[in-house]
Amino acid sequence: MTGPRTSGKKRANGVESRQRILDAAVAIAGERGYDGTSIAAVSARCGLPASSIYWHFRDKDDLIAAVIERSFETWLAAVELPGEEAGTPLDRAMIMAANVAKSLVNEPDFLRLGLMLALERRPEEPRSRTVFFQVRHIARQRIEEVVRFVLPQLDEDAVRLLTTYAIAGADGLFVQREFNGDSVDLVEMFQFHARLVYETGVRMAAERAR
Amino acid sequence: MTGPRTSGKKRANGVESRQRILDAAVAIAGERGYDGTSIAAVSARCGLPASSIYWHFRDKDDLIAAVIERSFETWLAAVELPGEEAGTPLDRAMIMAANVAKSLVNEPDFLRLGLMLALERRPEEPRSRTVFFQVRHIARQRIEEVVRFVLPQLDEDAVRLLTTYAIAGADGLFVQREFNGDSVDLVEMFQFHARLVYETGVRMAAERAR
Amino acid sequence: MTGPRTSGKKRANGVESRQRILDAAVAIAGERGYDGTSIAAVSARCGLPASSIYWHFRDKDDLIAAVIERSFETWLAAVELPGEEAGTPLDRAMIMAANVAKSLVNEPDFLRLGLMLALERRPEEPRSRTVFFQVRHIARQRIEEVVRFVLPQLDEDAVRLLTTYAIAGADGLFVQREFNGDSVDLVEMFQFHARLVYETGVRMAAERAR
Amino acid sequence: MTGPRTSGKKRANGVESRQRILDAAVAIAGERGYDGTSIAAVSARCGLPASSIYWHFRDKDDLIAAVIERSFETWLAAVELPGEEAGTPLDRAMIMAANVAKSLVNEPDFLRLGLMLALERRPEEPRSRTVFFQVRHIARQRIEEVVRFVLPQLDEDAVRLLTTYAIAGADGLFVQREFNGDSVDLVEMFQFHARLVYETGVRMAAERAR
DNA sequence: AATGAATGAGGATTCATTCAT
DNA sequence: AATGAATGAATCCTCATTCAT
Repeated sequence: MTGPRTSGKKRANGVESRQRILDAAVAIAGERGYDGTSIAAVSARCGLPASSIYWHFRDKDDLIAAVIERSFETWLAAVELPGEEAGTPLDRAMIMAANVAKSLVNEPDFLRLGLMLALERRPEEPRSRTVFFQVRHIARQRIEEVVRFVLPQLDEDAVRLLTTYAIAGADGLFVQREFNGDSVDLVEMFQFHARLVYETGVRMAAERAR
Repeated sequence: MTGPRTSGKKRANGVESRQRILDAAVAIAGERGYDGTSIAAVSARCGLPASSIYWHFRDKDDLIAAVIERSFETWLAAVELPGEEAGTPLDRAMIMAANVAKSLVNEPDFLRLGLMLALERRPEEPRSRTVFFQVRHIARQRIEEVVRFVLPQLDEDAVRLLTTYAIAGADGLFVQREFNGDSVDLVEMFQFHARLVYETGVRMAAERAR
Repeated sequence: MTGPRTSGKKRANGVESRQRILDAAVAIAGERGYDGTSIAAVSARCGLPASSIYWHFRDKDDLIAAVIERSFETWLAAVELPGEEAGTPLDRAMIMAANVAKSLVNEPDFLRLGLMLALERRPEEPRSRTVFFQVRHIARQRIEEVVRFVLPQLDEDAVRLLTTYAIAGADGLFVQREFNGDSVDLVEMFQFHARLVYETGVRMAAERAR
Repeated sequence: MTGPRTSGKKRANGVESRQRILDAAVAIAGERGYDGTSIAAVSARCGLPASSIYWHFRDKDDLIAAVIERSFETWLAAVELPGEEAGTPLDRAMIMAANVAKSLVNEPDFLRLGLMLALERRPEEPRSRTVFFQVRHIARQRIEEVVRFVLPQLDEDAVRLLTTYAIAGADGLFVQREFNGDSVDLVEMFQFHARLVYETGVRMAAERAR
């Protein structure tokens, strides 16, 4: 019954505490945004006193930046381009689109928080916002690569345009779902979007060839 | 002793004060969101004491709801479908897309605030959020009408799908611009988007006809 | 028995509240210095909630600066140079020295706080410290005038030197009393000091004449 | 397993750590006073974690008391009465005055902290304050001895008076310099003061002889 | 129509200190 | 000899709101 005593509750375990705090913070920040996330609320949710949060993070901004960093890693892992066995390049892109949609349905906090952060404009830009832009940039490069891979005939300007458009559609559809709830089938919409972007790309390449 | 004094410096002008408050509130709420908008900040920006704000608005929530309502009206006026003299239905839709883009560039506060409001999730939904959903619904109907007008052959499901997609693209591109600043030409992107939606509609109609 | 209802307790009376806050703040800051003066303590002593203090003063620094300003005025009023009927210039200076000593015994808070403020060195100089230096400068000019009046033969360099020395002695004797309590007769020491400074001045003037 | 490891990187050197902590503490306490000195700040400055400070010192008060003790020793060493080869008793006292002035210019932290401590009045007197009074008392005796040595004809009351006055002048001039910065030549002022005290002593002795 | 003053609740953050390792 | 982690109490200050005038 006693088993191997995983942690002994009261004995200092920095790593685990840090995770508990981050878990609480994602949940709250993902729902309430930067200003709406109070340290007291995070403290209440993770069970550690507010002052302990300050042992692990310099300040609220640092905490939220860490939230972004961690959720991005999780998210990134979930959205790899599938291997060749998955079919044609388009097939593989469609599967990826579905995967991204699914990950956004299951863990919407990352993008929700990110979008709120991005929309806000305050006198002194918080570090967390900068961090979101950074990871966002990485994500964008990932998508650019996929576009280049699926539509190799496109020139760089077209790749950039399509990528921008692809991301905009994804963000917009995500927002739509936040509005309308489950009535929006995000997977379906993402695939619709992906096909449209693909077809547009094909047409652009064709026009270029002429 | 003094009689009914019609105007006179401090004798107040309710309407104007209300406008001043709203002007301050749009600016702040459009940049900082709901939680980030403090009555004190609005008071400082409009020059009226906080207590005066409470004379005009029941509470903070009421104020922000009023902000949404007013900016929506302004916005709505700016985005009429142009008259017949503007050319074919598609031409007219393209002009409208450009107009919407321009209005978002000039007055981004309305949509920025709306999106922040929509993304937030809090225990007791604020009235301002509901109001945003309401006006958003009106806007959606407007766009549905345009879709129906431009692509009369489409069935209702397709109209809804296209409308959803059209709005998503618009939101997404707006967000993109908030990220990347002026480097994104919103008018151009909106027209790109409009054409794409239109062509998709045409293809859907053709498929249906078969 | 009811009398003319001076204030009605709960009805807003800004001026009086401000005084109550300042009264509390002098007492505490005069004993504990800048860092030792907590808003909560001031609040407890004056009976107004902490948030009310912030209605009257921008922040703690502003409050303490106001404390300095007000106590300086009080102090200044107490230390006029007596009129001619008081005797020779020296007699009058001696009386003034005694008066200063008495005022410091009765209300030591002003100087005690000021000295603490002056001794502290922090990254960003608080406004209250600057204010103390300002009023201190005024006080110095006052004393310079007295020196000039009592020892008209002195050149300006000598006036400055004697003034510096006079103030240093006053400060030092005050500190001494803070150490040793009532065992130091401040009035007596101030007069001893005043006479010494005077005699030195006389000797300096004589030397100069040669 | 490892045996008694004599030194080895992290094997700690109690004495040195203690010194590092004290070094950091003098600097901070000398600038910010008792309340303004936080353990966290000392920790940051000396590089050791806060908990290590508590290994060396019982509590903050104990730390500051130790600061006083150590700096007093340093200070005391710097201000010996020069030997006979330095000239007449007055010459020697003048040299000593200059030395004291120099030591205060070079290491003002000791006296600055001490004066702040002395001026503060708090409910439960901190041990550090008591310690300052103790060392201050030792310093006072030293000076009394010098006065007695330089002016052997004086009675005890006069010695005490002159000593009090001498210290007051020293403190006051030190404070003056804290106010006005380098524009006050402390060495010069201390010698001016010393001469004045000496001459006063001579006159007092003469009066007594009569 | 407007406002000066007040206020309790809550905001982020720092404090001195402890304790198991 | 030292330290990572934790913690309750206190810090300054802002919040939305009220109310008598």
